[in-house]
Amino acid sequence: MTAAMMTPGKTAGQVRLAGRPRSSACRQAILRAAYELLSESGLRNFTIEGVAARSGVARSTIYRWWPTKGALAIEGFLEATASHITFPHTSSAKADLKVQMRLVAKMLRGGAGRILCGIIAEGQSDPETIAAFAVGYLTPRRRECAAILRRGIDNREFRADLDIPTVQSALYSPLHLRLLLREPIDDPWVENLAETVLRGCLAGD
Amino acid sequence: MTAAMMTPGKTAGQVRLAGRPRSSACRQAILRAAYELLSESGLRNFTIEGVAARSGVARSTIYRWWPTKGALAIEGFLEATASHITFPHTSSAKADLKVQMRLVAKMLRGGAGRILCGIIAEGQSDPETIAAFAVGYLTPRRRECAAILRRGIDNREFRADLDIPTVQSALYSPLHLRLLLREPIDDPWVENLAETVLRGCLAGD
Amino acid sequence: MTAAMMTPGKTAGQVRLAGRPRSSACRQAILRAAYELLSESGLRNFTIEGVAARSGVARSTIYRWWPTKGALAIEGFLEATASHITFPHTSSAKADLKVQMRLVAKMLRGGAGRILCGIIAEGQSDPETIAAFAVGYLTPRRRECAAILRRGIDNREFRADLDIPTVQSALYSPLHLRLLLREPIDDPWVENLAETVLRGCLAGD
Amino acid sequence: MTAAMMTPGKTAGQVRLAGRPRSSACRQAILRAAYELLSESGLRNFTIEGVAARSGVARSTIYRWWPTKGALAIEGFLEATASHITFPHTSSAKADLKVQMRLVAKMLRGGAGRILCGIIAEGQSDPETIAAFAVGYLTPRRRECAAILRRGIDNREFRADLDIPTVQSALYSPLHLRLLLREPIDDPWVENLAETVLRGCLAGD
DNA sequence: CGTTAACCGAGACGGTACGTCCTGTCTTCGA
DNA sequence: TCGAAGACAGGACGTACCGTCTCGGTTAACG
Repeated sequence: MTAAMMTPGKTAGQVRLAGRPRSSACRQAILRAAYELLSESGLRNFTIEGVAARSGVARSTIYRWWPTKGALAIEGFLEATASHITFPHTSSAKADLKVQMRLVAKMLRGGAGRILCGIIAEGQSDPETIAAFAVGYLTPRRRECAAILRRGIDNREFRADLDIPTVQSALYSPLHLRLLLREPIDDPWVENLAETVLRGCLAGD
Repeated sequence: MTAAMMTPGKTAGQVRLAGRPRSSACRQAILRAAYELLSESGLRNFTIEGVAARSGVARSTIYRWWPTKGALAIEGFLEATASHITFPHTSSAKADLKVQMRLVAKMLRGGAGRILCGIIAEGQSDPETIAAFAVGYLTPRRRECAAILRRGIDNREFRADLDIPTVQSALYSPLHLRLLLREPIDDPWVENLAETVLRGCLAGD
Repeated sequence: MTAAMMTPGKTAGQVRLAGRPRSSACRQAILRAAYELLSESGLRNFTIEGVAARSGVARSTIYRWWPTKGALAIEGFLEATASHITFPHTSSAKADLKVQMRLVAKMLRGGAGRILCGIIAEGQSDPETIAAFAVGYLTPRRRECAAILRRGIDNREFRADLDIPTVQSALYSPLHLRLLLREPIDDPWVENLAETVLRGCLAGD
Repeated sequence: MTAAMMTPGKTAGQVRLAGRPRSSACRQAILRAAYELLSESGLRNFTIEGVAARSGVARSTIYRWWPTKGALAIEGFLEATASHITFPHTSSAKADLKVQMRLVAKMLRGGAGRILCGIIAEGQSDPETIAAFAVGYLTPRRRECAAILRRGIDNREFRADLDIPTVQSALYSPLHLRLLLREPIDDPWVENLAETVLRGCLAGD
C-alpha cells in the first residue's frame, strides 16, 4: 500500500499538475487579441504572428494551445459572444422568433459578424474549423431555436407538421449569407423575412 | 519614335490592338487549371504558383491578367458554369422553382460547389472578389429567379404582395449556407425547403 | 577568276541595303538615355527597360542593335567622351603627363566616371564588355600616353630603360581604382602621385 | 508576458542571448557556398537563391543575417582569406614589399581574385559593400603595408619625405586594376612594377 | 510609282531572382 | 512544465527585368 504522494492540503482526486501551470492571463490576452484583429481587419490580417504581437505573447505559446487559426478564432468568438444572444420567452412563439432574429441581426452587424465570416471562410480550407464552429455555436443556437418552434407547435400557434430544421434554415440562413456577401441586414428586411417565412408555418389554414 | 497614327474612321467599334495579341490558349489553360485545382482540393492548395505549374504557364502571365486569386477563381467558375443552370419554363411557377432548386443543388454538390465556397471564402478578405461574384453570378441568377416569381404572381399562383428578393433569399440562402457548412444538400431536403417556404407564398388563403 | 556579283554602279565593297534604313534618331536617343541613366544613378537603375522608357524607344529596338547592356554602356560612354580628353603637347613630357592626369581625374569625377565604374562592374560578369572597353577606350588612351613617354625618352627627359606599360599602370591605375572604391581624386593628390611615380623615371641619376 | 529580468552583474561583457542560438553550421555552409559560387563562376551566378541551394539552407536564413549580396560576398571572402597574406619581416623593407606584392599577386590569380572583382563590381551599385570592404580588407592591409614603408624610412632605406598612401597606391592599384580588366598579373610584371615605383623612393639621391 | 524588305512600336510570353511575410517546428533559457 | 525569445526550413507572394516572340504599321531604296 504505497501512499499516493499528494501535495499536502490539496483536494484529493485532483489531477496532479507538475511544473508551471498554464497562465490564464496569456490565454485571455491571446483570445482578446484574436477577437480584436479579426473584427478590425478581417481575415486578411488575422495571423498567428499578428495575434502574438498584439497580445505580447510568444508565438509558440499560441501553437501550444490551439492547433489552427480556426480554433483560435472560434474560441475568441465564443468567449466574446457567450450568452450575448439569449432567446426571449413570451407567450407568442412567433414574436419570440422575431425578437431573436433582430438580436442576431444586430450581432452580425457588429464585430462578431466579421469574425463569423472569418470563421466560415477559414473553415473552407479546414473542416475541423467548421466542425468546431458547429459544436460550439451552431448546434446550441439551433437547439434553442428548435425549442421555441416546438413550443409554438404545442401552442397550436404553428402547424403540427412543421419540419423544424427546415424552418430554422429558412429563417437564419438568409441572414448569414447576406453577411457573407456583404449585403446589409437591416431590421425591416429581417422583419419582412420573418413574416414571409412564418406565414406558411402558422396553424389554422 | 514614330507616332502611331490613329487611322480615324476605321472599322468602327473594332478596337485596333497594337503588339502581340493575347494567347487564348494560355487563358484557357489557366482558367481550366484554376477550376480544377479549386474543385479538387479547395482553397488550401489554390495558389497562383499551383495554377501556373498545372497550366504550364508562367506565373507572370497570370499576374498580368488577373489582379487577385479571387478574380481568377471567379472567371474560372463562370467560364465553366456559364449557362449550365438554365431556368425551366413550364406553366407552373412553383414547379419551375422546384426544378431549378434541384438543379442548383446538384451543381453545388459537384466541383462547382467547392469553387463557390472558395470564392466566398476568398471574398472575406477581398471585397472586390465579392463584388465581382455578385456581378458575374448572383445578379444574373437572381434576375432569372425573379422573372419566375413575377410570372407566378401574374399567374395568380402566388400572392400579389410577395416580396420577391425576400422569397429568393429564403429559397436559395439555405442551399448555399449548408454548402459552406459542409452539410449535405440532398433532394428530399430541397423539396422540403421549397414546400415550406412556398406554402406561405401561394395565393388564395 | 570569278567576277564578284556586285550591285552595278555602286561603290564596290559597299553592302547592299534593302528596306528601311536604321533610324539614327533612335540610336542617338538610346545612347543618350543610357549615358544619362548610368551617370545619374549608376548600375542599379541601368536597365534595358529604363533606357527604352527614357528614350521613348521600343525595347526590341535596343535588343536589335546591342547584344548586352555592357555594349550599350560602352557605346554611350564613347559617344559622349570621344576626344574630350586630348593629350597636350608641350616641350616637357613630364608636364604634359601631369596636365593629362589632371584632365583624366576631372573626367572621372564627373558623370563619365560613374559610367566607367558601371562598365567595369558590368564587365565582371561579361568578358565581352571588358574586351570592348579595352578596344574602344583603354588601348587608344594607352597609345597616346605611350607616345608622350616615348617622346620623353627621346628628349632625354626620362631614363632610356623605362618600361612604358609599367609606368602607365603606375600613373593611371591609382586614379581608376580610387574611383571604383569611391575615394576622392582631388588635384593635389594627383599631383603628388605623378611626382612620386615620375621621380624614378627621370634621366640623369 | 513575463518580462525578461535583466540579471545585473552577470558575467560581465558576455551578452545574454534569449532564444535559440544561431547555428554556426548554417553560417559556415552559407559562407562556403558563397565563396565557391563566386570563385567558380563570378558574379553572373552569384545569387541568393544559388547560395541557398548550394548550401542547403533556407533562403530566409540568409536574408536574416546578411542585408545584401555584397555583405555576404565580403564575409565569405574574409573568412577564406583571413591571414593568408602575411607581411614578411626581414632587414630590407624593399625586399619585404616585393615579397608581399608577389603574395598578393598570387592570391589575386586564384579564386579570391574573382571574388574581389565580384565585391568591387557589386559595390558599384551598393556603397555599403564598398564601405564594408574597405573596413574589412583594405584598411588592415594598408596599415600593414604602411608599417613596412615607415620602417624603410626609419632605416634610411627610403626617402624621408615619402608620402606613404601615394606609394601604396602606386604599388598596389595596378595589381587590382589589371585583375579587374582581366589582364594577366605574372611575377615578372610585378617585379618590374615594384622596381619602377620604388626606384623613386630610395634615399640617397 | 508601286514593291518590298527592313525598321520600329507595342506588348504578350516564359523565365529567373528578388525581398517579404507567414507558417510550423525546433532549441535554449529563465521562472 | 510553462512561457519568452528567436533560429530555422519552407512555401507563396507580388514585383521587376530579362530575352524572345509575334503582330501591325512605316518608310526609303529598288525596279
